[in-house]
Amino acid sequence: MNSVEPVFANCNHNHAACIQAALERAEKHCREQDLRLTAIRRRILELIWTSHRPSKAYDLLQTISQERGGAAPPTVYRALDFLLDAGLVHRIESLNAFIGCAEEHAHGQPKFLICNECARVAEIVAPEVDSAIRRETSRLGFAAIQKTIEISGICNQCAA
Amino acid sequence: MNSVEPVFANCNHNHAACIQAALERAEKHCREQDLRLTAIRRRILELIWTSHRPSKAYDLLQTISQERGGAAPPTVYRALDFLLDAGLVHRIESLNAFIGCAEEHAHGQPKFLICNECARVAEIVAPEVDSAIRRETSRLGFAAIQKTIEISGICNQCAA
DNA sequence: GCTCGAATGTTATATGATAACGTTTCGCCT
DNA sequence: AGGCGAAACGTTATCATATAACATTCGAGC
Repeated sequence: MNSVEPVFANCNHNHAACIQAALERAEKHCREQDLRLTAIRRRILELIWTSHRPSKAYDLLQTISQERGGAAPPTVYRALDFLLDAGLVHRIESLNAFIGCAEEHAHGQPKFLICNECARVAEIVAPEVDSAIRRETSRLGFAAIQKTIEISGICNQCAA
Repeated sequence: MNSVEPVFANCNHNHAACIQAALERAEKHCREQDLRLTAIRRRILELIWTSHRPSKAYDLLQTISQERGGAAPPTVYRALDFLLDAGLVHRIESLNAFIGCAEEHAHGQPKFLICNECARVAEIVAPEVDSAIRRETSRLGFAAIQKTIEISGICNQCAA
């Protein structure tokens, strides 16, 4: 028995369902928030979700560009901006790349584990980390707005 | 009386001494570690320390380039790589910029507060945050190697 | 069907970083 | 001192990431 919580998706999980669920969450979110999940935006989100590895903007561009006869960078960046604003994807600063938001919203700001071996990224929830940071910033009189927390290393599956 | 620890340098601190101290720390460190703090490297470090705001590579390049008749990007990036490896500067991922290392070495991995108002960056030490992260990663079976922790917001001085 | 704003297309360019290869410098060894 | 080898630096070119600016199209609501 393995007691480790599976934050990194298991190799043989049903990834089609994973994508499907992400897209449905997105549809629902946009409907509720009155946001327009257009074809391009939906497609970019879907492409991002095709793996648990972060996607690079220009890789997305290449795919999109093939699909619709020559798209240019702004097409992709605008879709990414929308998805970021909507909280449907996150940007991994240390990789200049984008990953689908895996958590329900309003869970504090995202924290990521990045495996150097398999290149997968896991979004984690860690209230204790949040509260430790909150204590520290308030002690220093700093009003935090945005947190970038990215931890790279080796995931449990790659270590095994 | 102000009870807040001054992680953001006070407006009227003696910044010349600040730079001086940083350069002396660097000299000492390089002497001890048998690293070569060449003229370019030392100058880049000095430029980075001319403020507590992060420096962009191409801004450094412009200055260096004026000083020595046309330097090219690799000149600056090589110096930055050296300084990063030596632990004398840190890279702020969320800004694509570089800041002098303000702490003695071997203090765990750096964490930064970034003020959106005055653009200054403060390097902080927060053992509780480190240990909260350690608990969480070990719970998840993740072997952390590198941490990127950057918190942006409003510093105490700008809030006042 | 018209209109206004949002979304997208298009062209150009800014910004950030590295590859590849030649030349110089510097510590070290004899 | 002279020479060797590695490290540092110079130079040119190019790749990678991101945005500005303006034209065109689309789509919901009147």
